Amino acid sequence: MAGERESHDSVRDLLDPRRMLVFAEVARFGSLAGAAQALGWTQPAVAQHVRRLERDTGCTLVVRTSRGVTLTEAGHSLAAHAEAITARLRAARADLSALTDLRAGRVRLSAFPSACATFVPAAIALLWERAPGLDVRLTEAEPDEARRLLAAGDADLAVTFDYDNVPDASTQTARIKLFDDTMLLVVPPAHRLAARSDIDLAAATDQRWIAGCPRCRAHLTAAAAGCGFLPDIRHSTDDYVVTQTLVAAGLGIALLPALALEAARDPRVETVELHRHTPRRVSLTSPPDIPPSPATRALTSALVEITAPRRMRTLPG
Amino acid sequence: MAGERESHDSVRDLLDPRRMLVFAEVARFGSLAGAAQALGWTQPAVAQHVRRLERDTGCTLVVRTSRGVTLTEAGHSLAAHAEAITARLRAARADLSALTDLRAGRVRLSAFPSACATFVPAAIALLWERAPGLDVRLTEAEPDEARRLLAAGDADLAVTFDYDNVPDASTQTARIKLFDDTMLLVVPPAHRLAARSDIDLAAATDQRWIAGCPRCRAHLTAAAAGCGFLPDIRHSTDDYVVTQTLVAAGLGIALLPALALEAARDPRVETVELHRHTPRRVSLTSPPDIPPSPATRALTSALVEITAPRRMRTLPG
DNA sequence: TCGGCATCAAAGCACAGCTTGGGCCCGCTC
DNA sequence: GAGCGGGCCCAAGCTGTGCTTTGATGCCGA
Repeated sequence: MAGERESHDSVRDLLDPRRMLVFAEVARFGSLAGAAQALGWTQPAVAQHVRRLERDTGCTLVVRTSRGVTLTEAGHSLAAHAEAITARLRAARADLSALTDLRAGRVRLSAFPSACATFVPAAIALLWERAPGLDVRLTEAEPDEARRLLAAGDADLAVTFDYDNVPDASTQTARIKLFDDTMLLVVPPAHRLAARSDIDLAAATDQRWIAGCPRCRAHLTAAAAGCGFLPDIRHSTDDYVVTQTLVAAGLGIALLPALALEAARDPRVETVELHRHTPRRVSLTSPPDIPPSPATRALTSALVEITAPRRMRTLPG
Repeated sequence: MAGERESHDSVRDLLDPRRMLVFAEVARFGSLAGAAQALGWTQPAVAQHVRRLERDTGCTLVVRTSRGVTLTEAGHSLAAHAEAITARLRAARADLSALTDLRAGRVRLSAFPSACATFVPAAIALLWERAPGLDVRLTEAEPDEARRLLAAGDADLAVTFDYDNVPDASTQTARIKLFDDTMLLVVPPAHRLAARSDIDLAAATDQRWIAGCPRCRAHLTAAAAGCGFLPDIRHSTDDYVVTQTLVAAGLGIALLPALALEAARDPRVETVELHRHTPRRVSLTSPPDIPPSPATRALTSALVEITAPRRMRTLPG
């Protein structure tokens, strides 16, 4: 109630846009009665609007004639703007329905490297086939970075992974599990572990290790701890191609997810399945509390559908 | 009241533009409370508008966060249109004030030939000096044609003339008298009437005449009838240059208004003032019932001012 | 743990604005 | 020329939109 210093060009002293729409009808029909009929109103209702508009603008807008009304120069000027406003309103509604009908819209996806190299492109292609108007953008990012993007509003959806045995500092996010990604032991050919099947991590107590990203390294450490040893980590790399090269060179062994090996398999290494080793969980993560846009929902569906075979495959396992 | 088949894309199912304006404020401030303050309202009022807008569009437009609201993709789309609408409203008001401030606008003037050749250009120049933004358009037309233009809405103002002794078939028009235009007898040099001064038309009973436009011809006939004779009209022309050429050639004498002689004076003719001859009345004529636009009023003023000396001159006469 | 600032919800009240019912004026038609 | 239809206006009345008030909740920063 205090006399706030108000902006001298506030929205408050704009012309009432509804009267503009009414005036556009008057201009279109050339009579108050015609406009009234178009609006489903009576004639005095329209007359009141026009009168108010003339009062507000301080201009005579129409001249009453025996057969309807004719616009003055000011009236023509105003009618042109009014017509533009109705066009805008139509365009606004059209744009919104384009968004809901997936004829337009943008969705920014973030995914970790091996997902980007395997099922993500197929999901995007599927979505693109269904909704060619969508603007789908992919950013490669490890889970922690992806969560940061989501929180900052720089991504709408993220393909992430996590391990049951690694604590997760995620803020509250909505997550949909896609599938379990089996962890495989990667060893050089003719390695003593290569021949065996169904071993567990305890068999590798004496090995030198090549670790991955911090999260994967934490998983390795935790898993090894579960088997009662501290892994002897000699090298580190995020890159699953580099990891395999290092293994092939005999610098150590590694634990890699099946997805990474599917993305790029070095023929010079061999893989060993581990007995009852916890897989990594691949999930879709959305920002908390903000409802997904139609485009985001469509991308979510595409990703869920594309990964359906992987859920089948790992379910019995 | 019957269920008229209504247009399937009527103005009635457009989004309420006032809500759009409110939403534009919400988008600008990023919070309902901020928008409310800008509008001079309370926060729930704004919240209601946004809710209604979301209901009408069927889209979630904003996400309520702990620190205000953030717009969804649909919200951004809508806000852009809303911003365009506020811009239109501002532009509409600006255009109207440009019209009233004479920074814009159009005025179409019609004037008879000798007026076009004398004071009309000066009046237009005066107006142009005062209001460079105006679009002033001149059409040369005799009074009857001018009145037709006014009635058809093809002219806003007309410079016309009329004679007291000639009946006027004008529909109702608003008229401002500018000045009296003295009628002069035009004779060849060394004509017997040339030497005399202060004669009246009766002195020219025996002359051959060159008549002008129908209206001027009617005036001549009526004036002659007042003096008891029927003029012997041999030639007719609208053009006052032609008239003087014919007079100079000795084909007859003529009655020309002073304005015509001021516009173009053939040195081979002489003029004689007539005693108590009714002048022609030069006036401004406007369309009936339609209020003049600011530009028309300004042109009217300019014409009145420019012709002030002529009123002075003829007043005592 | 508390205060500030944002949100939402429900109820009440005022005024905008549409309707009704009158009247006038013009132009067309019979 | 008179009747009629269709445009306009005015004044009064009532409905419903829409703003305010009041009260409660939730999250962040101190």
